[in-house]
This record gives sequence, C-alpha cells and structure tokens, in this order.
Amino acid sequence: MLDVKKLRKDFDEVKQKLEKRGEDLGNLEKFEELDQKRRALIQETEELKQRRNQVSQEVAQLKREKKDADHLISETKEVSQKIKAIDEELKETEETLQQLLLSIPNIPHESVPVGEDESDNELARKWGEPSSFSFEAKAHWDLGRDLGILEFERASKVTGSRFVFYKGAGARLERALINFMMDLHQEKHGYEEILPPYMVNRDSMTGTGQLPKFEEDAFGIREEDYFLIPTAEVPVTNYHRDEILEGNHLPIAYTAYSACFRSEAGSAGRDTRGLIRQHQFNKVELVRFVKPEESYDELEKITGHAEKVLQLLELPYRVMNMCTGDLGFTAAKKYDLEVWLPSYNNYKEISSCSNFEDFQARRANIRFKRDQKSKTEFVHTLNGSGLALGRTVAAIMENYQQEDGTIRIPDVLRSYMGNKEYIGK
RNA sequence: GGAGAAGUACCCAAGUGGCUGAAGGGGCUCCCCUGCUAAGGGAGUAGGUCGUGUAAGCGGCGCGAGGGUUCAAAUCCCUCCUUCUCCGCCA
Repeated sequence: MLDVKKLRKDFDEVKQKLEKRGEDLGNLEKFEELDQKRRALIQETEELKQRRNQVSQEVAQLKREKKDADHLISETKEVSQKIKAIDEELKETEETLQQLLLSIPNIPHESVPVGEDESDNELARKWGEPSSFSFEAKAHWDLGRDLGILEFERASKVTGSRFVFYKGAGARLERALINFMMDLHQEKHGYEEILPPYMVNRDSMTGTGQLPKFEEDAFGIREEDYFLIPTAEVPVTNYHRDEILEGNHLPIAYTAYSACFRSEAGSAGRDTRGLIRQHQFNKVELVRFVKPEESYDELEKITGHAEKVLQLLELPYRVMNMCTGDLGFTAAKKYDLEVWLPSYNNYKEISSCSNFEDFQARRANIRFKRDQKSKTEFVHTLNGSGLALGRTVAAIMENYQQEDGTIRIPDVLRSYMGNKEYIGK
C-alpha cells in the first residue's frame, strides 16, 4: 500500500511512475475525490462529536446537581442522529478508498529498468557456463521416469494434474536439499529458522499483497476463510503483523521451509511437463525486516544468500534485474535467479529476491522504533527464495546426468544422501 | 465438538451508565540518601492513530473485534475472535 500523504502530495509524479509498469491502474483517478470527501466528512463528524461531548459533560453536571437537563438532552439527541448519518457515509467512503489503495501496485525503484515484459529484463551477472554433454541429454521428467524417482501419472490418479510423487532417491534428494539449504541459511547466513502454518487467513494474504487482487491464484479453504499459502513469505512476513519492533533488533532474518500451493490460474498449457510448474511444491524462503535506509543493501545481501546455494550446488545461473513491466504487484525492485535447464535449453527462474520497501509493512502494519523516544516508522520487508526445491531437483537431475542415465550427486549434498555418489547406481 | 471462566495502557490490576484517558502497583525518567552494591525517600511520565495547523497546539477515536440500546457506554444487550480449565475425540 502506498503512503496516502505522498499520493495526495505528489499524485502526478506517482501516477507517472506507476504507468511504467504497464498495468491497469483501475480507479486511480478517483483517489483525489475520495480522499477529499473522506477528510471533509471527518471534519464534519468530529465537530459534532466535540459538541456532543461538551453537552454530555454539562448534562452530567446538571444531573449531579439534581437540576433539569431536558433541553440539552433533546439537542444532543438531534446531534447524535446527524453523527450517525455522517459516520455511515464516512465508513462507506473509507471502504471504497481502502479498496482503491489496496489495488494500487508498488512504485518501482529508480534503478529498475523501464520495460514492458521479460524480454526487457536486464542481465545483472552470470555465474558458470551452461552445461554441455557429449551425449544426448534427457529432460528430468524422462530421467525421473527411467530412474523410478518421479511419478506424475500416479499423482494425477490420486489428485490431478500438476502434482507429483517423489520416490526413493528422488524423495531423499528433495529432503536432502531442504536440509542443506536450511542449514546453510541458518548456520552461515544468520537466519533464524521457522516452520510456519501452511494455511493463513484473509488478513495475512492481504498483508503481503496476494489479496484482494489475486484471489484466483490462491487455493481457498471451503469451511473457513483460510488460504493455502502460495509461499512461506505470507505466514513469515505476517508473523510480525500489527507489531512495533525494536530498532536495535533489526535486521530480523527468518528462513522457513514450507510447501507452497498455487492454482496457476492463467498458466494453462505452460510448463506442462515435469517439476517446473506444480500446484504444490516445496520452497525454502528467506525473509528480512530491515530499516528503510538499509533495504537496498539488504536486497543485494539476500540475493547473495540465494546465489550461494546455486554456487555450492555448482549450478550455472544468471541474475536478472526485473524491468518495470515484469516486477510483480508488490515489489519495488526484484532480482530473479535463473538456473540453466538443459531441457529448456535456456535459463529458468529458480528464485525471486524482492525489496518491497514499506509496501507490505503498511498493509500489514509492521513498524519499528529506533529507540524508546523516537517515532514509529514502517520497516522495509524483503524476501527471496533460497531456493524453490522442485526446480532445484530438476536442475540437478538435468545438469548432473551421466551418459548411463544415472545422476551424480553434488558434493555438498553427499553427506545428506547417505554418502552416495550417484542416483541410479 | 460440549460446559465454564477470562480478555482494560509496556506488565500486573481496580473499575456495573455521566466527576474514568481510565484508581493502585510494577516498570521507565529525573532527583535525594548511601563508601560501593542491595535497600530506602521524593517528583515526573504514560501507547497509538486520524483530522486540522508552518508550528506550539487544538480536536476526534480508543478498555479483544464488530454491531446495538442510550442525550451519554470500559460499564447494559447481540454476534464474532482469542486464551485458560474440565469433558469428549484425535495425529
């Protein structure tokens, strides 16, 4: 959510920046009118309330003195009725305004390249070289089938499309990666480990920006107004919702493993094979709550933490600085990490690292005080995947495959895999 | 799921319709006393948000949340949420 005062003050400038996103800005134009109406109604009702409070005092005084107060009482009755009517209108206006504000995306940072879609994303850096093979490399879905470690058919029988069973060494590999990543972030990068709920309520989904605009992307629970989390970002960021943090505790850094659930509405037909786009997948997430002046340094830091995973796994990747048209609703700046995937003969997103500035903090009301006496300020929030597990498994299978159809296990994972060297031998 | 109890400021807690933005503690800040510490004495402070104003300020809201009754609600009524205890069920 944007700062109402800034929007009021620099409306045209903000609008201009938002237009670079190429998104439909909906009713943005209605802001000024609604904002003015709201303030006028507040002034009106508050004046009447002040009057009512005064008269109530007088009534109380008269009653105590056992004097007659009927004339004052009848006056207040009228005033109260007016207040009620104005408050009702005010409430409606505020709700409309709130919905409007919740539907406005974040303002892109000045270092974000202006562009329309993913073809305008900027290459920030590259690590390693795309794998080359002296034999015909297979896609991970074929490797998985041949090795008996990934089963898509049974998953569609048991659940439906875009689900998978991992089996044997496949299941073990996923579990090894979870432990490897969590250990790395916890022990080496200084994150505190969290295991969050996989269902959250509507306020939480609104706090991080999935709602109200993107409800169709989430799985809802029929009996309660709960949602399956699309990422651990939601429960972990909302962990501090409606709190005032102590400035000297910042930055706060959490890492959380969770399953993630996405309806993938609107991506029918995309990435239909393999592990790349599933309704349920695992992810290790990084979340940071930081002071505003540090958030861009922090973005580099969190991106580095995600990159470290790829480096230790020795998977070739590149880092893209997402352009204004490909930023997503909530981010002010976002880097995507893309891993080399032989079956796509291309790089494929495996992590997103974003600085939301105070956009989520305003929605979720997460603030801090520099010290006891200072004013409350909104924190800046960041998160990054560190990493998406399914895609990591796919990348390992494809990049580490051998001519005989086995898969060499990356060195750093061996101790998590019973010291085996290969899957399939 | 059933039965009961409770939710007041940073914490504990008093408060059943008007003089309660809210007693009293604790804490916190300052001062005094004490060789130091512990202890003691005194004074002060009360969160947040919205509106308005250049500002000092002024005003509105606020006692779990939302409605209602009333001229007036922490206090009465309704709904919901959370926590605790007991029973049932259960990984």
